[in-house]
Amino acid sequence: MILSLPFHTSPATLAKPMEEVYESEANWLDGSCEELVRELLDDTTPFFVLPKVTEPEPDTSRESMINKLISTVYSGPTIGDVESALSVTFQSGDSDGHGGSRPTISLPEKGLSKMESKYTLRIKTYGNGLADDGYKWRKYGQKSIKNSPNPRSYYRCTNPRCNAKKQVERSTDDPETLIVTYEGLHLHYTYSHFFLSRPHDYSTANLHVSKKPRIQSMSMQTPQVADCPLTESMVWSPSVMEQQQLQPGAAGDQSPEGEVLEVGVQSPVRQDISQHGFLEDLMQSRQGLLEDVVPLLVRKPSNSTTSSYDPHSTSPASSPSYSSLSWSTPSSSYLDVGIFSGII
DNA sequence: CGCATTTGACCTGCGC
DNA sequence: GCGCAGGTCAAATGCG
Repeated sequence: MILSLPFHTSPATLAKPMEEVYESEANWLDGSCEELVRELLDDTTPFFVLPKVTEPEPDTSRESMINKLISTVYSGPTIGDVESALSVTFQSGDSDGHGGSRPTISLPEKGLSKMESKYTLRIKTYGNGLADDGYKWRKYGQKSIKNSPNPRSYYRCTNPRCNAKKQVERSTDDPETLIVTYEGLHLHYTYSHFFLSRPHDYSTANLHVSKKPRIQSMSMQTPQVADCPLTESMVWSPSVMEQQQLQPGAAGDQSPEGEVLEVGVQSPVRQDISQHGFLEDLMQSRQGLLEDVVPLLVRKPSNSTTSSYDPHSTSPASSPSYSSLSWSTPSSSYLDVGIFSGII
């Protein structure tokens, strides 16, 4: 299972005429995931995720369920659908690693509150690194947790329209591991989206694209590398984008002129992309939406817009070179993914 | 001066 | 109802 791989938006495709893009995209989607992973791993540039499986393979039924759930998330045409899908509880029963219990995932049920739309990430930091998820957070509280030497910090998205929150605490069993619990949904782009300047000459911009596909978004994989049922669902949803309704001037909504980008893989949108030369925007913004749902991107602190972390609970980043991240999702299925930070 | 962080107080949910 | 623990608020403080 590979997330964040909207193949049609890869730089390689950007350098091609749209007809070739469509063709190559079809090849991507129809092709072997193993080949893709192999290519990712062969690339020496520090852009890709190196998967490291730390847990036994989950049973296929649960895997199938998860895939279905996430697929639902990314194929949903509306914010409401996304939120509804995200009502799946990604809760950590014992996120600090004590007790041996694994975080559990509950089946999607009607009526789940937004408060239950949580998921926890275990972020391994190396070299005093810091995992930045691309959003700007404001710390609004810190609390000592019982039976834990490390306090828990509470952050809220600085975007006034966004109620996303996260909790950060340092793992007790591994000081280099941060337990980050996300709650709520971002209804705006990541900041990285806006840091990338929009080129005036798209054709020129395309000339500078590397030959190899360079997926800047983080990839996340289950132990079953060759099985990637999510590829077709990991695409931009134009309907979702249409409802972004960015607010010019608002924090986090710094899209030029409040422009709402319409990107995706549906044919009408493809046409828009082709006509307006939105490929570069697409390349940038598709990253944003994916992160809106699952903010998995880990960046260099130099690019970080995340507020400073409490030195006791989360060490501030100085010069990280490498981070890894675990997404604690279903029980007994920990995803430990190494990430070379060198993005953007 | 504006914004972010700190931190004690307050609120809320839950178990007994 | 009470106590506890987690979560949030908001005034004080720090910083650029």
